[in-house]
Order: sequence, then structure tokens, then C-alpha cells
Amino acid sequence: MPTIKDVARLANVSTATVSYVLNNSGPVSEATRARVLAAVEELGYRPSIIARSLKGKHTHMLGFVLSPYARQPQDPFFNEFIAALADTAAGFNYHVAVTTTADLASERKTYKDMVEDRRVDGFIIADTRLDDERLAYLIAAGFPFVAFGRPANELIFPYVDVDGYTGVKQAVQYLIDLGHRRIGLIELSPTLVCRMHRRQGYEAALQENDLPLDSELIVAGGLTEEDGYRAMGKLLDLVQPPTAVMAGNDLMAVGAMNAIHDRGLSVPDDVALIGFDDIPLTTYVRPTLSTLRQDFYDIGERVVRMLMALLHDEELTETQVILEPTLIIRESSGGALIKD
Amino acid sequence: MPTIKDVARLANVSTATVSYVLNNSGPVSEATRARVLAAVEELGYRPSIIARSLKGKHTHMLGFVLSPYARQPQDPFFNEFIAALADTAAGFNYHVAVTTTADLASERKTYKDMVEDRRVDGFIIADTRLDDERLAYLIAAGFPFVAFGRPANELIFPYVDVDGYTGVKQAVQYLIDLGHRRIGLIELSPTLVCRMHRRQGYEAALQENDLPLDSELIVAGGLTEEDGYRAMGKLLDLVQPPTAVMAGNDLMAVGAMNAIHDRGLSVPDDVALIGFDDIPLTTYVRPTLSTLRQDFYDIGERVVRMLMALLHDEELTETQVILEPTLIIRESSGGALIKD
DNA sequence: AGGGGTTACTTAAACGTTTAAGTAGTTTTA
DNA sequence: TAAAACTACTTAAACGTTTAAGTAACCCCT
Repeated sequence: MPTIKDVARLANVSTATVSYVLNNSGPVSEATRARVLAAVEELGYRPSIIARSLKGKHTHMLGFVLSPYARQPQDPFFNEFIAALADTAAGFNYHVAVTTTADLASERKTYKDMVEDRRVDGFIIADTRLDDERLAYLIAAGFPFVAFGRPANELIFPYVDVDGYTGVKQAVQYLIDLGHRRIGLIELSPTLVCRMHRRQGYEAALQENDLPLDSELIVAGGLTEEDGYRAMGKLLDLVQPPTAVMAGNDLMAVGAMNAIHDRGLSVPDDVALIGFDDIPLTTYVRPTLSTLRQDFYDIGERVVRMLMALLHDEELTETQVILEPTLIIRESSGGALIKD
Repeated sequence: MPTIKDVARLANVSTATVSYVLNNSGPVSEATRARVLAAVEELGYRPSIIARSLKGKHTHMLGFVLSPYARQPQDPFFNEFIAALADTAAGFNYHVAVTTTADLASERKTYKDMVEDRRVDGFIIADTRLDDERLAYLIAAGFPFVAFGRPANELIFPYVDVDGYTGVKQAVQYLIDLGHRRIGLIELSPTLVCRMHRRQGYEAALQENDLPLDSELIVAGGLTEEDGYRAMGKLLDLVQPPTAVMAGNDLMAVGAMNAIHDRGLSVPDDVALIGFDDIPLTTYVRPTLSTLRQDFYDIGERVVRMLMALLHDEELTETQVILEPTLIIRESSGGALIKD
């Protein structure tokens, strides 16, 4: 592998000059520039990013850690999100280092390692939590990051989030407009910040329509299809089960759907169902699943762009971005069918 | 951030000595070692991998590129596989850089960049193709990698693969044993090497049972649910449609299932169905999908272990590993139901 | 004509490690 | 007892860049 010295020798200049033409960082005559470029071409020279990093104090790497909380293999979230991260980062000549963690302890260690080893220049954090160690740590360490998800407390950091409040409120309103009066809510994992907003959206919709807030209609869910299946079971065991259910995510909605079917009931006739996320699975199940769409690719792209601005000391025009989810009506909610 | 010099100063030794104790690479007295370790502890010193890499000529990074061919957002393959890569690599103090590519040209560029920039020490290649540029390039460049998938031609490299031949043969035999005589095959993308083996397994099963090989029963598929939907449509348009179908993967099997349902037919009564992969979706659809399971996590782990051995010049005990898929019988194939 | 400014370079230090080579001091060996 | 062989270090070069500081040549003023 040729180094900058080889190029310098061939072009009959100093290494500094080579560096100057390569980075456009110094005055070089046209003739010299051409000679250097020719030498680069001839040798097939490429600068070593390692050496560059050593000098420049940056790695051109972004970190993304798959959390134990959200790492459900069946959740296509990561595919889209990671693809977006990698794509967008590539546009800035950055790469993304993806790491997985098994539990909270190893997660903590992973972040610590990555920042102390200076393996990455910045982090992308997904799915903020109520008491989020990761956020606290990175802020304390003064390490740059952008999150997908809002803070639950007074921490301040740049993020992109989806407006779960408005989304769920809109979805529940849709169900109310269809005539439903008893609407259940299957919640996400309690530690997730977004659970809170969705719950508030649910409550707001009921209140605005003067419907009673029946606490037995709100059940703890989690993340997976199984969680949804179990939660729906509880709802169906009620003396007066709901006629419609808003689920914390699509996976749980599908679980709920199976629970309803397995009791010989029908969706949407006996129970209408709306999910959240719009994962591809929504169109694979029968009936197809109505849902609130959040565009993970778009989110990933925005997050990286913000992080890039942060790393390059550019003015962050928007440091807190809230995106609106869109209600997608398919078969599971009953009512008017809008084909997609 | 403290450097090795700070540690050396505090411990009253040279930087070389510090390096020796940290790497156990030189003779150091117990007293000195203790002093150095204390200094390290006190300063919270961590060696810079960048500097280390510059000296040592390795990055402690592994590359994995998401291909345009196999990057279907709904395919949970990547989640499991990437998780396996990251987990296993972490055990060796390596990280995985995941990159995505939009098309063949950008894919080529990505590999070239990664090796010429020496961003990674080795690659993991998934889904080998018939005329695989990636493989040809890496072999020509003498760059270390391990593949998930076999070569189609005479190239020699270490790989882990799943025995699609035996798997499909076994699955088709199962269908034959159930009494099926007209069995369709929905194939994977033609460029994929594994398509070939699965096709051969299909043909072998028919031949061993003296069943005719009807070419109209073999239809080109692809990768996605939509591909499966379309392919199944063609099969159902036949004068004499098949009573059972083997699909190239689960996604296409689910697409086929929807196609069958949408024509008012039933699975498995009118058409029995078997997929390949055992993605989580298989248990979400109704009827649940019979399939051939390949354990992506296991595969990812093996691939990384082999690559590690390769990078550390260890003896590679097994350089070509073939894993058997396991036939998982659920509802879509009819016949005896084994609950999972 | 001498000082100041510009242009187009070069020199050399620096980034944070590793490691070959050197150097005392102590112990073993013949 | 002197040479040889350890042991426990230190010195300094090297890895491949970037960049501050230096320098030489030229042009422009007044």
C-alpha cells in the first residue's frame, strides 16, 4: 500500500504539499497540483484513515447500539432504521458501527467502551426510556449524540420523535366516530417514554368525547406478539370487553388479533383493532391491520443529518423535531376501507 | 484523555514499560507492574485504538454490507444475523461496521472503499451469487472474509452454508408422503447460489419417487411476499394446478398463501405450503407456516469465529461448513401437526 | 533600493502507540 | 574472574497523516 511519502517522492514534492492538494488546505500551483494528482493516480494511493484519525481526533464512525429492550428479531424497525443510518452516514463519508447488547450491564459497558476507546465520533440512541442511563451517561461525558425519542425528564439533547400523542388521539377518535364506546388500550413497555405520550393521546380522545376513562380497559403490554396476545386475553376476560382496541405497536396488535381469532371472535366485527408503526407485517395478516405509520427511514436519515451538523459544529436549525404519524386505515379497524 | 505518556510519568517509568505491562509483552518486575497498573487506574487511562491500529495495521473492525439483492426490510434475516455478528465479534473485542448499498455500482464502490481505506480487517459476505463480484474482488485483493453461502464456481474460500438440497428434498418427500403428486416450486432470485441447490433437492425428491418433472410447476419467484403472490398466481392459472407448493423462502410462501386465499381456496386443504427460513412471521399467519428452519444466529456466530481464526492465523479446523436445516411442520402443510 | 506582502513551497513536530535495539546491573558459567 | 547470559528497564524510531512555522523567490510600493 503506497503512503503519502511514496506520492511525494514520485511527484518530487514534500508530503506536506501532497496533503495540501489532497485536502485543498494550502496554496499549490496548478502545475504541482497536477503532478501530485498524477502520482496519486499512478500509485493508486489512498490516504489511511487510521493515520488521519490519529491526527484529527475523529474516527468517521457513528455508533448504534441495539438495546436489549427493543431488540425483537421480528421487529423490522431495525432494518429500516439501520439502513437509513448507514445510507445517510455514507453520504457524509461516515460509517456506522452497530453493536448489540444482551442486558443492561453489558449495554452500559458497551457505551463506556465505545466512548472511552473513542471508537466513534457520536452516537445514535433509539427508544428513549424513562430513566435512561445511556442519555445520562453521554450527556455527563459530553459525548455527541442524537436520539430517536424524547427525554422523559429535564435532560436536554437533540432528538427526532414521532408525535404519539396526536397519532393515538386521532386513531381513537376514528374508532369513536365509528361508534365505539368501549375502547381498550394495550400499552408498550412501561419504561419507554413514547408509551406515556400514547397513553395521554388515548385519554385525551376519550375526554374530548365525554367518554368515561375506565382503567380496566388499559392493560400493560410490552413489545412482542406474545405480549399482545396475553394483554388481549385479559381484555376479553372482562365482564364487558372492549369493542375496539388500540395497541402500542403492530406486533402486539397482531398478537391481539390472534387472541381474538382463537376465541372464535372476529376482527373487526367483534373487536376493531389499530396498531402503531406500520411494519410490513400489517399487510400480511388477514384482516390487514390499520395502523399509525412512522417512517423509520426518514427518522434515521434526519437523526444522522442532525448528528453530522453537531459533529461539524454547524448551526443546528432544528434541534428537536417532532414528526406526525399518519393514520393508515386497512381492514382491521372496520369502517371505510382505504386501499393502499 | 490521558495518554500512555501521562501514565509513564506518574509511574516513573518509560512509555515502553507501560506498554509492556499493558500487553504482557516484555519482562517487568512485580513492583513496577503494580506501580504502572496503579497509575493506569488512577488516571482512568485507556489506550487509543486509533494509535494502536496505526502501529499494528489492524482496525479491530469487521465489515458487513447489506446487499441490494437481499435487503428486504421485512426480512428478519438481517436482525438475527447482524445481532449474531455483533455479539460474537464483541467477544473478540471486535466491532462490526454495517453498510448499506443501493445498487450494484455502489456496492462495488463500498467494498473497494472499505478495503482500500483499510477500514475493516475482514468481511462477512452473505448470500453468495452466481457471478459474485464481491467474492472475486476480495479474493483478487487477498482480503480476508468468510461467507454465508457457497461458491457457484471454482472459487475457494471459507464459508458456512445451509444444506438446501437435503432440506428441500426432505420437505418435498414429506409432501409426497402425504399423497401429493403435483408439487409446485416457487424459486428464489435466479442469481442466488442457494436457489440452485434447492431446485436440485426438489428434483431429486421427485425422481426418487418416480414422479414426472413437470417444468410448468417450477416458477420463477424472487424474494418478497409480492413475488410469491405473483408466482402462486401463475401456478393457480395452470390447467392442473399443484396441490402442494414448496416456496423458496417464507416471505414468498406467505405471499403464496394470500394468493390462494384471495382465490377463495384454502391452505392446506386445496394447496399445502412449505416455506424456507423459519422467520417469526411463520407463526403469525393463519394457518401457521410449515418451513425449513435455518438458524441465522448460529450461522452468524460461526462465520465470525471462522473469520477470527483467519485473522489471527489460527488453524481453521473447518473451512467449509454445511449445516442441516430442520423441517418444521406447522399447519400450512396439512398432515400431522407438531405444535411448536 | 529596501521594506512589506504574497505565493509556493519545505521542514519538522505532533498525534498515541509498539517494538527493535541499546544499556546497565546482577547472576551464572567455565 | 572474566566472559556470557539474564533481567529490567530506557531510548528512539516507526506507523501515515496534518499543520504550524520557516524559507526562498518574486512582485509591488514609495
